[in-house]
Amino acid sequence: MRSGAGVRTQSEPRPDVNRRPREGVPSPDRNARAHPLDLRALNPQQAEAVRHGDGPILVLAGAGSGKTRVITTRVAHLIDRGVRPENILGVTFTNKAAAEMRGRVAELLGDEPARDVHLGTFHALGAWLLRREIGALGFDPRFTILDESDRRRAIRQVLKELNISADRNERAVLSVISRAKNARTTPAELPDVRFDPAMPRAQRAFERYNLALKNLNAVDFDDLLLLPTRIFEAHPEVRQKYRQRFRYVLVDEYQDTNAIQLAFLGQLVGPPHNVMAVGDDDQSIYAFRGAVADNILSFGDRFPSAKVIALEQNYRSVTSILDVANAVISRNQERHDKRLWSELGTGPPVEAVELENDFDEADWIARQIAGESGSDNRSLHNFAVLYRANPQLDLLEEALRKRDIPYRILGGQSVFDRKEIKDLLAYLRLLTNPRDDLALRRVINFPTRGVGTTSMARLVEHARTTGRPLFDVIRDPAARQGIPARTSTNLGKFVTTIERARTRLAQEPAGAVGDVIGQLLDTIGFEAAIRAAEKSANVARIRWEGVQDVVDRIGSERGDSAWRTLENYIQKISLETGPASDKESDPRGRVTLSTIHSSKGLEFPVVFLCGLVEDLLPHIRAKEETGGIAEERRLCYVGMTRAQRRLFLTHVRTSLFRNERIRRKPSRFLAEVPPELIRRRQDDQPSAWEAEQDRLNTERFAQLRALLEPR
DNA sequence: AGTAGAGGCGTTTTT
DNA sequence: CGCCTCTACT
Repeated sequence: MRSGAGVRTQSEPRPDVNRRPREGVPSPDRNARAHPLDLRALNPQQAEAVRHGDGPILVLAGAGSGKTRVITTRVAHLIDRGVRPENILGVTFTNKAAAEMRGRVAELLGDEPARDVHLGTFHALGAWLLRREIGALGFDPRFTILDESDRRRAIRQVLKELNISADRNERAVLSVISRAKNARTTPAELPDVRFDPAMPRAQRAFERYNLALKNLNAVDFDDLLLLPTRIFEAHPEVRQKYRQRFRYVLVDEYQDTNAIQLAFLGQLVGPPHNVMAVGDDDQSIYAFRGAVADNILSFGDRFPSAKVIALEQNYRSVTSILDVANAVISRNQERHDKRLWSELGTGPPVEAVELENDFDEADWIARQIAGESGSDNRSLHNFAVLYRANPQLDLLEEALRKRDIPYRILGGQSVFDRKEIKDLLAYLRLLTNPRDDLALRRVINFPTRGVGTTSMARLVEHARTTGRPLFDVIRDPAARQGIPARTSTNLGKFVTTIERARTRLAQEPAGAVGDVIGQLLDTIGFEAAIRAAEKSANVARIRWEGVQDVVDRIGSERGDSAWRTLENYIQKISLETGPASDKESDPRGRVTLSTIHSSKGLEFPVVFLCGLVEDLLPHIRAKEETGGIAEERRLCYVGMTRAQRRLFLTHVRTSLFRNERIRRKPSRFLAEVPPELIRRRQDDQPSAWEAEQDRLNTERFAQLRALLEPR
């Protein structure tokens, strides 16, 4: 036993699980097929989970306890035992996790079986199902998946038609709709309107919104889960088809499932309930999205015959880190009591560092990284800086840039949020879904075709009264009556161009998809339009290159025809929030910057968890919600348990919030750690630059104050 | 029709 | 501060 073992307090004796197999364990027969699976590399609990036969099984897997390994090895094991890869469904929480899982199954069994296992997020699975079955609900399988900005545009239109002012209501209504869909509530069933004066309007808006989406032949993110469930409920024969297809279902991050996902899963998994759920109630950090950590605790109620296995040995972190993380999470009341332990040794103590302000904090972190990584960048992938909320990112980026430290950012905004890329995607959506009015409205005047607000209003009105898609309307010369002749001609050309591209897509082989799109962009003058909109030729060039990058990437997408290739690509990227390009997401030689949420499932030798102050972690908004603090505590726990060897917790005395300098108190989570587990220190010597920044900010603030309070 | 500037708003986390 | 929308002007 290692020295670290003494620190942990535990109730039961730990099996010595990680040692070499005993003498006498038979080695695989050399004459038999080379056995790809070495279950001896697993600890007994892991191996038991992997070997589990038919029927439900729940794996309570603490942070770093090898849960991905259990899932991937089990997939391999099932295939090894003769289950066909396409009969296995693995559901993950992020696309990244799905990709990683596929890679690891491939390592175990080779590329071919790994490719045929159905792996993806709940949303991706829903989208896949809907492409095949949405006809049952009267949609066209070429439907579009709306992003957030499309949803907003759609709801704005709806509110306008209902004569409800859009400002202020827009967000609220969208959130009501989303929550309702996630709770499987129909508009008619919305909670009693008497208790909320906004409800009747929300109810009507909800109805109209759904109708609008159907007319657009579009679904939103929530529909990707809701609609398949509806189809399954209404059509048992369809459900049966998929139950037979997915004989074995494995669900990762089960603690993050919400009501609709659970219902979806319940439909998908029939007797004998070959479902494995893996998760950790302590890592449930998506309650704001409706996740119910209790789902993991009630797995046994749902499937009474379920076997339950707990994985508590951590293979990731040194004991000093686990002790701190355990100290924090153990304050939560409603949880499965468990305690992670590891054999990786005590490790250096966790450090809590207090800085004067957030500028200093960012710079201190940058300085530490610069100091520890030495002169070359090779080891930078060992470092991660985690934060609670995205605005914290700005200062961190600035500090790293100043020291020429390369970094990558996880989650957050992606290239797909750039205007010119969105324009491109709108064209692509219009190609595959002629009824996508939102896409059409986005590109109808980019490049400019002389369509202004009046023409647009006329066309939209015509579309609304005749119930036809906007594209149909502008294609029809009669419907273009009253539109200026020049504009009408332009629209005619536009229609011809789009239709020609559609025809080519339908005829050409997959490899030609890039050509078709390239030619379309050529014909409409996309590049020239970017140049015209951009003052700097240099910036215009960069934007155009970004567009070309996307076109190139479509070219390398798989598909059996140009049309299908394009469809596949659009679907893929509308399900991805992920980072920009492969280039930017490559961790090699870069520090990782990430929200705590996005860092889940990852590990780094050195982690800086920053902004550990009250009102940020725990976040002020979370304090108002019931269970908010417990969730923030889990978030803190998730952040801490990303660290393998070293963990730094930083907090500040003041920080700039909306241009106002406010006092900060250390997070309560810091106080929850027994002092002997943490080395606390201050670093009160800001560099000249920091002092200058601080002075400037104080000055700016003083000026602002002076303006606001003339006295 | 298209643009510039004022004003108003908001900032938790994400598939 | 920075993003977005609406309004008034060219």
